[in-house]
Amino acid sequence: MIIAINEYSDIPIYLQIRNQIVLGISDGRLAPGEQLPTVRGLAEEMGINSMTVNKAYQMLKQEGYIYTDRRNGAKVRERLEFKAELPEESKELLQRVISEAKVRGISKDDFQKICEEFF
Amino acid sequence: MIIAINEYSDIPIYLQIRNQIVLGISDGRLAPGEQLPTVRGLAEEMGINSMTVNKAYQMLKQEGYIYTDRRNGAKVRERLEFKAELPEESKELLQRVISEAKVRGISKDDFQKICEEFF
DNA sequence: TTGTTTGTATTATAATATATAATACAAACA
DNA sequence: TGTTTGTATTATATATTATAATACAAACAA
Repeated sequence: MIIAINEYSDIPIYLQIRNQIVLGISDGRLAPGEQLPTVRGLAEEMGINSMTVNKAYQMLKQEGYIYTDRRNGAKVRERLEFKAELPEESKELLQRVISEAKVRGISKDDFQKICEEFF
Repeated sequence: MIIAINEYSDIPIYLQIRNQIVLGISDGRLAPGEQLPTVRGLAEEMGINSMTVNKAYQMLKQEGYIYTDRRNGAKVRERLEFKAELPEESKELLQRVISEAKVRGISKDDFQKICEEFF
Protein backbone atom coordinates (compact mmCIF):
# COMPACT_ATOMS: atom_id res chain seq x y z
CA MET A 1 0.00 0.00 0.00
CA ILE A 2 1.29 3.43 -0.91
CA ILE A 3 1.61 5.86 1.95
CA ALA A 4 1.71 9.44 0.74
CA ILE A 5 2.63 12.29 3.03
CA ASN A 6 1.59 15.89 2.63
CA GLU A 7 4.54 17.80 3.97
CA TYR A 8 2.56 21.03 4.03
CA SER A 9 -0.19 19.57 6.18
CA ASP A 10 -0.47 20.72 9.76
CA ILE A 11 -0.91 17.08 10.75
CA PRO A 12 2.35 15.57 12.05
CA ILE A 13 3.98 13.01 9.78
CA TYR A 14 3.70 10.18 12.29
CA LEU A 15 -0.05 10.84 12.55
CA GLN A 16 -0.49 10.95 8.80
CA ILE A 17 1.18 7.55 8.58
CA ARG A 18 -1.01 6.21 11.36
CA ASN A 19 -4.17 7.59 9.75
CA GLN A 20 -3.35 6.17 6.34
CA ILE A 21 -2.72 2.72 7.73
CA VAL A 22 -6.03 2.76 9.61
CA LEU A 23 -7.68 3.89 6.38
CA GLY A 24 -5.95 1.07 4.50
CA ILE A 25 -7.22 -1.47 7.01
CA SER A 26 -10.74 -0.05 6.90
CA ASP A 27 -11.07 -0.26 3.12
CA GLY A 28 -9.30 -3.58 2.72
CA ARG A 29 -6.14 -2.36 1.04
CA LEU A 30 -4.39 -3.83 4.06
CA ALA A 31 -5.52 -7.35 4.82
CA PRO A 32 -5.62 -8.99 8.25
CA GLY A 33 -2.20 -10.47 8.99
CA GLU A 34 -0.57 -8.53 6.20
CA GLN A 35 3.05 -7.59 6.59
CA LEU A 36 3.83 -3.90 6.94
CA PRO A 37 7.05 -2.31 5.70
CA THR A 38 9.92 -2.25 8.16
CA VAL A 39 10.44 1.00 10.03
CA ARG A 40 13.76 1.55 8.31
CA GLY A 41 12.43 0.56 4.91
CA LEU A 42 9.41 2.81 5.04
CA ALA A 43 11.47 5.67 6.44
CA GLU A 44 13.96 5.45 3.61
CA GLU A 45 11.24 5.10 1.01
CA MET A 46 9.51 8.20 2.37
CA GLY A 47 12.69 10.14 2.97
CA ILE A 48 12.03 10.58 6.67
CA ASN A 49 13.55 9.49 9.93
CA SER A 50 12.98 5.92 11.07
CA MET A 51 11.97 7.04 14.55
CA THR A 52 9.06 8.92 13.00
CA VAL A 53 7.83 5.70 11.45
CA ASN A 54 8.44 3.93 14.72
CA LYS A 55 6.28 6.46 16.49
CA ALA A 56 3.41 5.73 14.11
CA TYR A 57 3.82 1.97 14.60
CA GLN A 58 3.94 2.39 18.37
CA MET A 59 0.64 4.22 18.23
CA LEU A 60 -0.98 1.64 15.96
CA LYS A 61 0.26 -1.11 18.24
CA GLN A 62 -1.04 0.65 21.33
CA GLU A 63 -4.42 1.10 19.68
CA GLY A 64 -4.63 -2.55 18.75
CA TYR A 65 -4.34 -2.28 14.97
CA ILE A 66 -1.03 -4.04 14.54
CA TYR A 67 1.44 -6.17 16.40
CA THR A 68 5.19 -6.30 16.15
CA ASP A 69 7.88 -8.86 16.48
CA ARG A 70 11.58 -8.21 16.86
CA ARG A 71 12.39 -10.52 14.06
CA ASN A 72 9.35 -10.46 11.82
CA GLY A 73 8.49 -6.81 11.82
CA ALA A 74 4.99 -5.41 11.99
CA LYS A 75 1.78 -7.03 10.82
CA VAL A 76 -1.88 -6.10 10.77
CA ARG A 77 -3.77 -7.93 13.50
CA GLU A 78 -5.80 -10.90 12.33
CA ARG A 79 -8.77 -10.08 14.52
CA LEU A 80 -9.38 -6.48 15.46
CA GLU A 81 -11.13 -6.40 18.80
CA PHE A 82 -12.86 -3.09 19.15
CA LYS A 83 -16.07 -2.10 20.81
CA ALA A 84 -18.70 -1.37 18.15
CA GLU A 85 -18.77 2.25 19.17
CA LEU A 86 -17.12 5.41 17.95
CA PRO A 87 -14.32 6.63 20.23
CA GLU A 88 -15.01 9.93 21.96
CA GLU A 89 -12.40 11.70 19.87
CA SER A 90 -14.04 10.57 16.64
CA LYS A 91 -17.40 11.81 17.88
CA GLU A 92 -15.93 15.21 18.51
CA LEU A 93 -14.39 15.26 15.05
CA LEU A 94 -17.72 14.24 13.54
CA GLN A 95 -19.55 16.96 15.40
CA ARG A 96 -17.05 19.47 14.08
CA VAL A 97 -17.41 18.29 10.50
CA ILE A 98 -21.19 18.41 10.75
CA SER A 99 -21.10 21.92 12.17
CA GLU A 100 -18.99 22.99 9.20
CA ALA A 101 -21.50 21.35 6.90
CA LYS A 102 -24.50 23.02 8.52
CA VAL A 103 -23.13 26.56 8.33
CA ARG A 104 -22.59 25.90 4.64
CA GLY A 105 -26.23 25.02 4.21
CA ILE A 106 -25.56 21.36 3.48
CA SER A 107 -28.64 19.33 4.28
CA LYS A 108 -28.69 16.10 6.22
CA ASP A 109 -29.51 14.21 3.04
CA ASP A 110 -26.64 15.80 1.15
CA PHE A 111 -24.33 15.01 4.02
CA GLN A 112 -25.39 11.40 3.99
CA LYS A 113 -24.57 11.23 0.31
CA ILE A 114 -21.08 12.47 1.05
CA CYS A 115 -20.74 9.82 3.74
CA GLU A 116 -21.84 7.10 1.34
CA GLU A 117 -18.91 7.89 -0.93
CA PHE A 118 -16.53 7.12 1.90
CA PHE A 119 -18.34 3.98 2.99
CA MET B 1 -22.82 31.18 24.93
CA ILE B 2 -20.61 29.23 27.28
CA ILE B 3 -17.23 28.32 25.91
CA ALA B 4 -15.66 25.47 27.81
CA ILE B 5 -12.05 24.49 27.33
CA ASN B 6 -10.57 21.10 27.94
CA GLU B 7 -7.09 21.87 29.15
CA TYR B 8 -6.04 18.24 28.77
CA SER B 9 -7.04 18.09 25.13
CA ASP B 10 -4.32 17.93 22.53
CA ILE B 11 -6.23 20.56 20.56
CA PRO B 12 -4.76 24.04 21.10
CA ILE B 13 -6.90 26.42 23.15
CA TYR B 14 -7.31 28.92 20.32
CA LEU B 15 -8.62 26.14 18.08
CA GLN B 16 -11.02 24.88 20.74
CA ILE B 17 -12.42 28.40 21.00
CA ARG B 18 -12.71 28.67 17.25
CA ASN B 19 -14.40 25.27 16.96
CA GLN B 20 -16.91 26.01 19.69
CA ILE B 21 -17.91 29.29 18.12
CA VAL B 22 -18.43 27.62 14.74
CA LEU B 23 -20.49 25.00 16.52
CA GLY B 24 -22.51 27.71 18.26
CA ILE B 25 -23.22 29.38 14.95
CA SER B 26 -24.19 26.09 13.33
CA ASP B 27 -26.73 25.12 15.96
CA GLY B 28 -28.16 28.59 16.46
CA ARG B 29 -26.80 29.29 19.94
CA LEU B 30 -25.04 32.21 18.27
CA ALA B 31 -27.36 34.27 16.13
CA PRO B 32 -26.39 36.24 13.02
CA GLY B 33 -25.16 39.66 14.07
CA GLU B 34 -24.79 38.59 17.69
CA GLN B 35 -22.13 40.27 19.76
CA LEU B 36 -19.22 38.12 20.87
CA PRO B 37 -17.35 38.69 24.13
CA THR B 38 -14.38 41.03 23.96
CA VAL B 39 -10.99 39.42 23.68
CA ARG B 40 -10.01 40.70 27.09
CA GLY B 41 -13.33 39.78 28.66
CA LEU B 42 -13.36 36.24 27.34
CA ALA B 43 -9.71 35.77 28.23
CA GLU B 44 -10.28 36.82 31.81
CA GLU B 45 -13.42 34.74 32.10
CA MET B 46 -11.56 31.70 30.84
CA GLY B 47 -8.38 32.42 32.75
CA ILE B 48 -6.23 32.55 29.64
CA ASN B 49 -4.21 35.12 27.77
CA SER B 50 -6.04 37.64 25.62
CA MET B 51 -3.75 37.01 22.67
CA THR B 52 -4.96 33.42 22.62
CA VAL B 53 -8.53 34.63 22.24
CA ASN B 54 -7.37 37.12 19.65
CA LYS B 55 -5.81 34.31 17.67
CA ALA B 56 -9.14 32.47 17.60
CA TYR B 57 -10.98 35.61 16.52
CA GLN B 58 -8.40 36.28 13.81
CA MET B 59 -9.01 32.82 12.44
CA LEU B 60 -12.79 33.16 12.56
CA LYS B 61 -12.53 36.52 10.84
CA GLN B 62 -10.23 35.14 8.17
CA GLU B 63 -12.65 32.28 7.54
CA GLY B 64 -15.60 34.63 7.21
CA TYR B 65 -17.55 33.69 10.33
CA ILE B 66 -17.23 36.98 12.16
CA TYR B 67 -16.18 40.57 11.64
CA THR B 68 -14.52 42.93 14.02
CA ASP B 69 -14.56 46.62 14.70
CA ARG B 70 -12.07 48.55 16.77
CA ARG B 71 -14.81 50.14 18.77
CA ASN B 72 -17.65 47.63 18.72
CA GLY B 73 -15.76 44.38 19.16
CA ALA B 74 -16.57 41.17 17.30
CA LYS B 75 -19.90 40.07 15.90
CA VAL B 76 -21.20 37.07 14.02
CA ARG B 77 -21.67 37.88 10.36
CA GLU B 78 -25.23 38.52 9.31
CA ARG B 79 -24.92 36.58 6.09
CA LEU B 80 -22.42 33.76 5.91
CA GLU B 81 -21.28 33.42 2.37
CA PHE B 82 -19.88 29.97 1.90
CA LYS B 83 -19.92 27.61 -1.01
CA ALA B 84 -22.36 24.79 -0.31
CA GLU B 85 -19.52 22.31 -0.22
CA LEU B 86 -17.42 20.74 2.49
CA PRO B 87 -13.91 22.18 2.69
CA GLU B 88 -11.15 19.75 1.80
CA GLU B 89 -9.96 19.56 5.37
CA SER B 90 -13.40 18.56 6.58
CA LYS B 91 -13.59 15.87 3.95
CA GLU B 92 -10.33 14.42 5.20
CA LEU B 93 -11.60 14.49 8.76
CA LEU B 94 -14.80 12.78 7.70
CA GLN B 95 -12.91 10.11 5.85
CA ARG B 96 -10.85 9.50 8.97
CA VAL B 97 -13.90 9.24 11.20
CA ILE B 98 -15.57 6.84 8.79
CA SER B 99 -12.49 4.66 8.62
CA GLU B 100 -12.50 4.45 12.41
CA ALA B 101 -16.18 3.51 12.28
CA LYS B 102 -15.66 0.82 9.67
CA VAL B 103 -12.85 -0.98 11.49
CA ARG B 104 -15.19 -1.09 14.49
CA GLY B 105 -17.82 -2.82 12.45
CA ILE B 106 -20.22 0.11 12.51
CA SER B 107 -22.59 -0.13 9.57
CA LYS B 108 -23.51 2.70 7.26
CA ASP B 109 -26.98 2.80 8.76
CA ASP B 110 -25.66 2.96 12.29
CA PHE B 111 -23.28 5.71 11.28
CA GLN B 112 -26.12 7.70 9.77
CA LYS B 113 -27.99 7.44 13.04
CA ILE B 114 -25.00 8.89 14.85
CA CYS B 115 -24.91 11.72 12.33
CA GLU B 116 -28.59 12.44 12.85
CA GLU B 117 -27.97 13.16 16.52
CA PHE B 118 -25.58 15.91 15.54
CA PHE B 119 -27.83 17.37 12.87
C1' DT C 1 29.39 -19.71 15.53
C1' DT C 2 28.92 -15.30 12.89
C1' DG C 3 26.45 -11.97 10.52
C1' DT C 4 22.22 -9.70 9.37
C1' DT C 5 17.73 -7.81 10.12
C1' DT C 6 14.10 -6.73 13.16
C1' DG C 7 11.88 -3.46 16.59
C1' DT C 8 13.30 -0.68 20.27
C1' DA C 9 15.89 2.52 23.42
C1' DT C 10 18.80 6.43 24.31
C1' DT C 11 20.71 10.97 23.95
C1' DA C 12 21.28 15.17 21.76
C1' DT C 13 19.81 18.80 18.86
C1' DA C 14 16.91 21.73 16.02
C1' DA C 15 12.75 23.71 14.44
C1' DT C 16 8.13 24.87 15.10
C1' DA C 17 3.81 25.68 17.53
C1' DT C 18 1.54 27.25 21.41
C1' DA C 19 0.77 30.20 25.27
C1' DT C 20 1.89 33.80 28.32
C1' DA C 21 3.40 38.48 29.74
C1' DA C 22 3.91 43.27 29.48
C1' DT C 23 3.25 47.20 26.71
C1' DA C 24 1.78 50.13 23.33
C1' DC C 25 -1.03 52.02 19.54
C1' DA C 26 -5.07 53.67 16.68
C1' DA C 27 -9.92 54.04 16.33
C1' DA C 28 -14.31 55.15 18.15
C1' DC C 29 -17.23 57.13 21.15
C1' DA C 30 -19.37 59.12 25.60
C1' DT D 1 -10.42 63.83 27.91
C1' DG D 2 -10.84 59.28 29.24
C1' DT D 3 -12.26 54.63 28.31
C1' DT D 4 -12.83 50.53 25.61
C1' DT D 5 -12.12 48.16 21.43
C1' DG D 6 -9.10 45.19 18.36
C1' DT D 7 -4.45 44.91 17.13
C1' DA D 8 0.73 44.96 17.09
C1' DT D 9 5.17 44.13 19.17
C1' DT D 10 8.73 41.94 21.77
C1' DA D 11 10.30 38.66 24.85
C1' DT D 12 10.07 34.35 27.11
C1' DA D 13 8.75 29.65 28.29
C1' DT D 14 7.11 25.19 27.22
C1' DA D 15 5.73 21.32 24.51
C1' DT D 16 5.67 18.92 20.25
C1' DT D 17 7.69 17.20 16.31
C1' DA D 18 11.46 15.54 13.64
C1' DT D 19 16.07 14.41 12.86
C1' DA D 20 20.63 12.28 13.84
C1' DA D 21 23.76 9.01 15.51
C1' DT D 22 24.27 5.00 18.14
C1' DA D 23 23.37 1.00 20.56
C1' DC D 24 20.93 -3.15 22.18
C1' DA D 25 18.32 -7.66 22.34
C1' DA D 26 15.92 -11.05 19.76
C1' DA D 27 15.53 -14.08 15.98
C1' DC D 28 17.04 -16.35 12.28
C1' DA D 29 20.16 -17.76 8.17
C1' DA D 30 24.52 -18.97 6.61
